Formats: sequence, structure tokens, C-alpha cells
Amino acid sequence: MRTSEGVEWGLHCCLTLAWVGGADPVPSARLAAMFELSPTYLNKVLQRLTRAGLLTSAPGPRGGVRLARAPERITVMDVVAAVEGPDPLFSCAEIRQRGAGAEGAAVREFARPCGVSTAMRRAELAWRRELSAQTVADLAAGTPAASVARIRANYARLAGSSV
Amino acid sequence: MRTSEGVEWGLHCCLTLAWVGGADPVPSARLAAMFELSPTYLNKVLQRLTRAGLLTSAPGPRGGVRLARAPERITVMDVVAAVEGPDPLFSCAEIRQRGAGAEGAAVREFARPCGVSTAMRRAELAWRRELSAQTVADLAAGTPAASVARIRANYARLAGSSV
DNA sequence: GGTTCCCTACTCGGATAGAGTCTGTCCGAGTGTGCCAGG
DNA sequence: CCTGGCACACTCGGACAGACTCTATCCGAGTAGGGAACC
Repeated sequence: MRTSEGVEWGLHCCLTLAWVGGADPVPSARLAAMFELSPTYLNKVLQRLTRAGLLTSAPGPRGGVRLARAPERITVMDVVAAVEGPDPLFSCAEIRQRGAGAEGAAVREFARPCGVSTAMRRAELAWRRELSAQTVADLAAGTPAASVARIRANYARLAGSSV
Repeated sequence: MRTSEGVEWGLHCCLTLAWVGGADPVPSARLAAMFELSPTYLNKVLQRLTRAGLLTSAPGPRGGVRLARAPERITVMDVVAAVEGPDPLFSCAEIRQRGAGAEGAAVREFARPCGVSTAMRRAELAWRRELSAQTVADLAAGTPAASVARIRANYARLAGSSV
């Protein structure tokens, strides 16, 4: 079990958009050049963020993506859910209901979820709660000023060289 | 991202061992029959639990596995880590250090982990904390008595029919 | 009858295929821009 | 000089291969138990 690498890409792109993105859209190719990522695959990740309503995309020349909401209103959980999909970490297969002796059990016995599922879900909720507690704006505020300045300069350089 | 199904198998097997396992080892084939699981693949899952020190295995006739510790001293986190492996959910690829402008940045800028990594790790720690807070004994205590009785009866029936 | 040996059957353990998902790539549809011709 | 139309180039969006992990399977090494032969 490992989170897909696209999550990291998506978060860094949201941060970059929060810093350098104004009213003008940013092409995904430029974001890819910022971090030396595969442009086409990053495009796929940004597509998911767009479909989830976190970004808005504009086609044509001078097109690209930009944040659909203020960075304060985009949580890390939003980005993770958009990239990874809505499936929960742990999906209970209800193996307790299988087995030779299960069909004879009272249906009422399985009305409540089993303890295994409950325990895993409780941990997953804690995970989601922590992810929801931090926004893109929080991450941006916690970044050293030197890094922000470097990213802005790098972005300006790329924007000036037709990328 | 989805936890492997072996986690659920391992937890249910630990619970079953806590209920029906005494001094005698339980063969993995019987545990597989309890839940109608693939016997060989369950064997692989139990191998990981054994290698992690959660179970002890005995070869030969009348062999099998049993809990290596008291159920109170086996946490859900132990089982998850044993089955899934020690890798963290989120592994930071440090893409912030990539890109054309990165090599000119001061090394001191990257001394601290980036905010993305920190945020993801904080959520993962909350997840692990919740998993560590619950033991196999807790799960066993929370199971309805009817289910425990059914599992014990099912186990006795299987043990009597040379499985 | 007791003891020793051997043989069998059963167990775990690791090495070996198949399926599903993540990563990476390609090409087509759609759109805004800039240019050019005409008035 | 201003306006309308048009061709272009650039963007996103979805359809298409390759790689890796998860799932499932098979066979071999090792061991405890039971039975037979022997004393």
C-alpha cells in the first residue's frame, strides 16, 4: 500500500498555483517543467483535480489551469481524494460471513459491522481528519521565503522562454 | 491506494486464534476453511505474521500456527505492518529539489522536509496511532458472544472432520 | 510385552505464474489569438 | 484607419501500451506420529 506519486505532484502544483497564479491560467507543460515531471502524465493528474472542482481549465492559447477556489478553502484531503479516487483505504470483504458455518447464523449477528472493519475505519477517519485540517494556504504559509522566491523566479524565467 | 486484502485475513485469523487457540497449534488449512479463503495464499499471509514475530509456527503433523504473545500485546498496527510491509503510506520523492532552478538553491533550503511531506506524515502518524491503540484482545472483547460461539462451534466441527 | 527403527503423511517455507492498478505516452477535439483582406 | 473573417497554433481531454505490485498457485524440505519388526 502506497499513495500514488500523483498526490505529491498535485499538492506541489496547487502550491505553485497559489504562489504564482494570478488571473492568468498556467499551462500544465510549464508546471511540469518546474519540477521536471512527465508533462503528459502531470496533465492527467491535473485533469483529475479539474474534474474534482479544485482547478478550472481554459483551452486554447494562453490557456491552462488555475485554482478554482482560494487556497484557504482547498484542503490536503481534497487533493488526495481527487487524485486517488473516492475509495476508502480499507474495504471490508466481510469474510466473517463466509465459511461453512456462516449461513446458519442469525442475520441479526451481521447487522453491525465487524470489529475489524470498525477498527480500520476509525484509523482511516483519523487520517482523513488530519488531512482535512490542513489547507493549501497552510502549506504555503509554512514554506520558507527563500523557497517561494526561488519558485517565483523560476516560474518567471520559464514564462519568459515560451514554456 | 487500497490496503491489501491480506490485512483483513490476518486480523480475523489472529482473532480466531485468540478464541480457539490453546496450546495446540492450528493448521493454516483449517483457518482457510473457516473463512473459505485460498489456503495457499493465506499460508503466505501467515508466513509474514510469523516472520514479524506475531505468530509461532510448528511443522509436521499436529503442527500449525499459534499466537506468539497474549492478544493484549498484539496491536492492529502490528498486524498491518507485518502484512503490508514497513513502507510508509506516503513516500516523498522530493520533487521540490528537481527542476531547472533547484541546483542553484542553497542546500540549507532543503535541510527541513517540505511542507507536503510533513502534512502527509502527520496524517499517517494519526493513522498509525489509532491502529496502535487497539489490540487483538480489544477486538475480541467487542465481538458479540453469539459470533464467538458460532466460530468456536465451527472450529470444533472442522477439527473433528480432519481439516 | 517393550523397544527400536523406519515409513508415511502432514506441516510450513520459498520459488513460480496471472490479474489488476499505477505510470507513462500518444493523438484528436476544441478554442482563443493574431494576421490579412476588404471597406 | 477600422472591421470582419479566417487560418493557425496552442491547450485540454480521453484512448492506448509498459511496469510494478498484489493475488493465487505449485512443489520441495523438514518433522512428528504410527506401525511393524525385532529382542
